[in-house]
Amino acid sequence: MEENAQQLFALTGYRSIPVICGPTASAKTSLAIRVARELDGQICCCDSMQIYKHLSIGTAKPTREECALVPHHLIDLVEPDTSFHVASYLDAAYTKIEELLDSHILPVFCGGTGQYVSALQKGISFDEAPVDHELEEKYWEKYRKDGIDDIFEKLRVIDPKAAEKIHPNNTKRVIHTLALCESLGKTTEEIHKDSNKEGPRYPFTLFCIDWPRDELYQRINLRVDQMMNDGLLEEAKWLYDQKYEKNVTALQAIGYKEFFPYFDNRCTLEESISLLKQHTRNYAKRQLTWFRHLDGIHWISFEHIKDYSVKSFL
RNA sequence: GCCCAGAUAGCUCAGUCGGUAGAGCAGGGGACUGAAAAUCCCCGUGUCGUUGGUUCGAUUCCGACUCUGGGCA
Repeated sequence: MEENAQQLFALTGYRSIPVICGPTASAKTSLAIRVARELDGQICCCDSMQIYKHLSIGTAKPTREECALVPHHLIDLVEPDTSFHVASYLDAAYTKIEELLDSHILPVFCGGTGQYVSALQKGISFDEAPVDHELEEKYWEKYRKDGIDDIFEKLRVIDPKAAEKIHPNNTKRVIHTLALCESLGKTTEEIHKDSNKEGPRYPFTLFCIDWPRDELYQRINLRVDQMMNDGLLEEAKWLYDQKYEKNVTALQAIGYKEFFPYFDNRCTLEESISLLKQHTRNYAKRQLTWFRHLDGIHWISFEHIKDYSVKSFL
């Protein structure tokens, strides 16, 4: 970290890398563009869905015009049916940071995926060994057949502390944690200890845009209408027509899955749209829970998006 | 005008064989180390439409009224 921090300062003149967070529809992109231009930086997206190619309108990717103002990176990395996760994101992010620094350019991170931001900030290093997916699948099969009790009991034996923290109803996490512990041969505590050994790779300074809740919700509703005008339905239809396997992560993206029942003639378009608005509002609330608990985050009131000085904190 | 069915939490509704009520959704809070835009946890007092009657006691039974559906004229 120390070495990287010095290198960052030597190459860009800044002591830390800004990360602009905020719930969906909080005007992150326009703030990031302003900041990047002021700092001669380029934008690195920190978003679990914008990394997929073809999903553009629904994931609110920067437009062509916005990309012309400032280059954006870490978007359109993979096809929608490619598996991608935090570990892959960190690899891509570190590679991009080095590349930009080599050109004396400050990376300006911008995005709404709390897990990715947190992993960057903490500098979690994931084990090289991949998770044993067959093992995980084996547990899913068992779960479908016999329920969660035996699986949870097994987790309790192997990793009692993890079992205490994870609610048995959280099937996904119970199974994943068990499979992870078994395939790495460690407990969660040991995994965490090892993954935190190195500490943050670079110093990051976090910012989060803050709106009154009802105003944010109004913005979300309006933005969904705007996305419909921009052709979201066609984009969703394209994804639907790919007939990807059900467990493909991109199919979980808000702005797409809500239209699948409509394409199946199981609901009206209006129902899909209001469901989409609803899900987006629910999501924004969950995002805020993440950001509220990130270490040392600076809050930017919606009234100061245009004049807030990110630079003075770097 | 007549008949029928409703009227209970912001919404959709359940329920109380008479002892002042509960689900889903919404909303709020929280967790989060390889699917994270995912997944999961916690939070429910509301003149039970109004008004009379019966009753120790009515949101629950009976009557009237108001409103909303549907039907008949």
